[in-house]
Amino acid sequence: MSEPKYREWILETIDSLRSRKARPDLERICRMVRRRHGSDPDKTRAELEKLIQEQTVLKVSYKGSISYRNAAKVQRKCRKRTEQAGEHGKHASCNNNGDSALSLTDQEECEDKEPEERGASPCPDPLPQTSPSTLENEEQILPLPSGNSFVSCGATGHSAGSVKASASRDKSVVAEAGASGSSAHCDAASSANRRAEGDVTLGHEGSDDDGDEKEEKTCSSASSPPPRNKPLASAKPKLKVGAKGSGARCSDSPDESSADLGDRLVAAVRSLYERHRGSAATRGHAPPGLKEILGYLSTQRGMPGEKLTRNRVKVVLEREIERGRLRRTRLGHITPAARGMGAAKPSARLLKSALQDRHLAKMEEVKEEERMEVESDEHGTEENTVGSAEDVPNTITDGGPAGVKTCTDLTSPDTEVQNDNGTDSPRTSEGKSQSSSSLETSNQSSLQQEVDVGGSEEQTMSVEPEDAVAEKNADAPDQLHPGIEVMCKVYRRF
DNA sequence: ACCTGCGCACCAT
DNA sequence: ATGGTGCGCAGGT
Repeated sequence: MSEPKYREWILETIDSLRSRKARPDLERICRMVRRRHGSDPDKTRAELEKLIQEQTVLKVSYKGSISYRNAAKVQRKCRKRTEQAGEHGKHASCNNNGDSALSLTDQEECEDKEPEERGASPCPDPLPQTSPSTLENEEQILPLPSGNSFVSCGATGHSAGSVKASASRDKSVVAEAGASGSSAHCDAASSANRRAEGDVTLGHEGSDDDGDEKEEKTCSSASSPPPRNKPLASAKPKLKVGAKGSGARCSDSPDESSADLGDRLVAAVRSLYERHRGSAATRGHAPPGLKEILGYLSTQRGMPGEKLTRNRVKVVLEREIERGRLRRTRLGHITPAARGMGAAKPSARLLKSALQDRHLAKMEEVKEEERMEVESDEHGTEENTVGSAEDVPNTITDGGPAGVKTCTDLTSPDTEVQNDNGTDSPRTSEGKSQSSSSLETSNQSSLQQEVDVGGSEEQTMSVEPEDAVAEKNADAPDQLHPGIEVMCKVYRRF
């Protein structure tokens, strides 16, 4: 349900703030959206919550304050894990968009959402599906060892899992709210928001009103870019904005970027491949590797704001390999896929991930290893890293660990779960309690998730009724966990 | 007053 | 070493 338009605006805003090295917090997001598009802060907030539920945006607690992340970006970090994770669910990942993926909540989305939107979902990678069920737990937090960075994707899974994953890396735990769920914790999330917003506008500020439509005007301006994947920091959203038309685009945009990148990637590979082929004959040159492709793409450039990171390219590359548009040689070089090949040679990772393909995967693994060696430069970073498939499973599913909601662990100081409870904590400046304010969104009982990004961030999802807010911290012991206190402290520090 | 850019420190990998 | 994050400050509008 989030409106595509808002999704774009919000993602753009988050990217823009990040590029400015400013914390993408609720206040800034609302302010920037209002400034750029005339959107009512309340509406923005509501849409942001929806995006959080959809896992298009990840709400994370970082260094004691709440930040919002473009899930698509978050992936990168985790990438490694993700990939690992991917094994499980993976394929999905390929889609950057995650088209398929639904987020946990999807249900909601499903209703409206258009596929695209989903796709939007940031994460290319799918989460391990494993857990969709997990979701059930709703709030469990998992420590995910592996990261699923890709979290958001949710596609597969529910995101929750995924999210966490990313978070997990950090130790922190993530809580997810299942679609279903909501439970208590939920509150937390919402409350968190409030806090965050606190000052922000909340209320009336925006007078513009929502009218989304109204905004639309702006929208046009805004519209933009295909949000998701591309955006990145460097790019300035603004630029993008202008370009596209509003409405229409909105909807589709999300994936476009990735799709577009995929096309460019394929074209780049072909171009490089031809080039190399020529030289190879004479010099024995090897086919292009990721590095070269990346370099080529950077020279070509696609979207204005788009940031071409190795990870991103890699993700798209994997996707294309999976699709059969490209193939990887045993030495790790990328070449245009032979007609027949098709998906046959998916990268090892993909293979792994894909259950179906698994058998193939095995074969490929060997190759992969070779490749890795070759590509040492890349360092396994993202690369799949083999292994871990095992890990993945755990991640999500289990839930177990403790802490779910609570985040019990706050391993790192910074990490915190935002519970509502936390709410109370002296949050950063922002945090103010907000009155109910407009966001009824709550109704939605939004789920929020927070992720840990870097080690310190946590992602959690929770659903909360707005009311919860009131409760703020104090209340529920349940809700609070030990961690909360810690959080509070942390916040204070800040 | 507000926005933007960015140096820098911090942290995780 | 690399890369993400965001504080805090300077400069522009």
